[in-house]
Amino acid sequence: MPKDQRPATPAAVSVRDVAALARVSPTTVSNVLSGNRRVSEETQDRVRWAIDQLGYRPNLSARNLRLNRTGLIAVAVPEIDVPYFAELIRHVVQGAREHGYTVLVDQTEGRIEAEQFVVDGMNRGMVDGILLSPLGMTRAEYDQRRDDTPLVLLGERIVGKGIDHVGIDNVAAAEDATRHLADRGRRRIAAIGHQTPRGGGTAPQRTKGYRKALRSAGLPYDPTLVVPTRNYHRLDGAQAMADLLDSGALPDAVFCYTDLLALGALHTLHQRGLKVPDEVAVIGIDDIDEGRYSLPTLTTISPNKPTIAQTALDLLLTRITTKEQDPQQVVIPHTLEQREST
Amino acid sequence: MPKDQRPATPAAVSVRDVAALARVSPTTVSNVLSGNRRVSEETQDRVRWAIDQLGYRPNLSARNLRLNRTGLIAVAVPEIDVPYFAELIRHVVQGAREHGYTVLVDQTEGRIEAEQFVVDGMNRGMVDGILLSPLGMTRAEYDQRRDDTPLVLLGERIVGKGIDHVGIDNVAAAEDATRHLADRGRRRIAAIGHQTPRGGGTAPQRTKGYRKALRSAGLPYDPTLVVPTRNYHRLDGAQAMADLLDSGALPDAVFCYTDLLALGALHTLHQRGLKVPDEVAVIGIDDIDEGRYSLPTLTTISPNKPTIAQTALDLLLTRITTKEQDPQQVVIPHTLEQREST
DNA sequence: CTGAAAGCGCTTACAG
DNA sequence: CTGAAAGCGCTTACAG
Repeated sequence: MPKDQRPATPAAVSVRDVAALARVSPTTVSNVLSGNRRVSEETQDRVRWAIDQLGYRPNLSARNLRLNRTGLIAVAVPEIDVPYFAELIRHVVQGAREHGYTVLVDQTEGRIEAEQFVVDGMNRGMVDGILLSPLGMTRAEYDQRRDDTPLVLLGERIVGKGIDHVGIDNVAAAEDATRHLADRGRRRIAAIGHQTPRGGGTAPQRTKGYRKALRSAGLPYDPTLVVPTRNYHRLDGAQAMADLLDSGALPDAVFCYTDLLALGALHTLHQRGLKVPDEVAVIGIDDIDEGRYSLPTLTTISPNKPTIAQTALDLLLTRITTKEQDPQQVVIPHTLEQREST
Repeated sequence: MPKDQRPATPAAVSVRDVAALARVSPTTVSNVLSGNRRVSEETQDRVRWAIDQLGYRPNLSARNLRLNRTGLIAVAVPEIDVPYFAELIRHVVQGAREHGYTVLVDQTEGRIEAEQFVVDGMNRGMVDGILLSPLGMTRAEYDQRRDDTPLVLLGERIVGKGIDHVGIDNVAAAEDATRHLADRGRRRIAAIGHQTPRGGGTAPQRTKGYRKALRSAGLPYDPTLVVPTRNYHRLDGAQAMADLLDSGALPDAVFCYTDLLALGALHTLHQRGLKVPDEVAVIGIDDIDEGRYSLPTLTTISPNKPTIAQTALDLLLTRITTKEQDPQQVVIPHTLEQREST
């Protein structure tokens, strides 16, 4: 039989075992690994050899207990499979790795208890920091936080200061989108995606920007052109568009609060035989990859997800290292990506 | 000043503090929390009261060190923002929560070292189990695994037995897709997405199923109709379709190895003014939500992601509880979802 | 029904 | 340049 014998037990190898084999103290093994203090070349070699021999790998739980950290950060979003969040998480995971952190994902699905749990630090000591894209949390609930795990909010700005936050200017984004439609001569511009969730949320801000742009363009505000949606899936956009058309309020343009809603709206417009953009122009927000391949391709407000992810991560890591500091609200510039739908 | 005074230090409250306040031993506090042994009602009340007073929450690192577990499972996929994976992860996260586990995500991006790292248990003691959707790992590399963290493979079957695996029958799936096209009278059926990665992978299996179906249908195998792609993004599908048309090999149907490729192909077909499905029929695999809203909607092979996620999770949790057991290869049935593109 | 003590595997003052 | 010892916060035999 070739190959060396298989280890009797996969056994947990500890610093002690390595130390014994290398004929040094656990202290030294630890120092070789951490580089925290000088160790002679010769000793280092022996230690490394022993580590190799035994296939030693440090036990993270023990290290974490001792160091009072975990190397983990949590990112909590309403739904992982909503492309905007999936793309954002991708950037977060990449960035975290560069800083030696691993990412744990949580899905709140709009459940307040789930957001509460996240805000209260998940389980104590489970993560070093938290990135949360909130949906329903109110300011009061943040203030009741019984946990001091660093927390940075994404996307949605909670009313008032005092909480770290990274996102785009939602009022301006909606205004830019709506103005884009008005500039192209559209007069009856509908808005799909209004909501008034308990926490405040981005939807009212987008509605605000929409109305602001109408005003600037000298267009009347027609409430029948504003369609609220329960969620922000393709289905919601498709239904909202259908409802709008059924109501007889024929728009010549639609500003959708997210790309997913816009993609759903495109689907309905096609079914109803309406030409986009000739008869109805459509614009969304998020700049998800899907909009580059839809028929027609989708004009959108691009939030620069890589920058949002990186900025949020940097802010969070700063908080982890240096607690206590003035909370920051960072606004990331957005751009308009024109494509075929307008 | 109303409200009670803020705690001088957010201080780490430990079992010891709770025990002291409740006038019991740490042992008892621990037992109240775990329910591992009977504690008198009265004592329980005192302990719970103390916990509440102090806002105590157990330190996970310490518990993990003691219990030799973490309550974490890792799920590693090539790309988080590929809809198929995002949807799968969603189900995994949901299922894991039901079992009291939290999910840590990793993105391998097809890097062998990243897959190696995952297979070697990430960092020791960091996770209790691993779900990996591999890309390039070879069988030999699995055999060299220096770690015994339970591991279940998703999607891609590694050559040979000996490793837990959950996925669909890729040969049959490709065969069904191709037959569906042949059954509708298509004679020149192209295939987009062939690859021959080092680990083996699903692509060759899908090509095999494609050829098998051609044979059954009495159609000739034309290598010029098989277009390999570097990745499985929309862009790759769009380019492959363009290359195919440019080559002059006009197909009347296209079997794409994933929905994303198919969506890219649809984009190109539209640009070139070819009618789908009249002139060219298109089918994919994955059943991502996007295909229900594309123009036209996309016929696809649906892998039943909820079942895949749940089965993989169940298998993994079984391994975590009961190590040592015969490795299982579970094949999840797929279905064909017919939509407008065929 | 309850407690005192040991120990999980690390790292870091303290000491030389 | 190196080591002996303490301790992070838990849980679980062992004992009563």
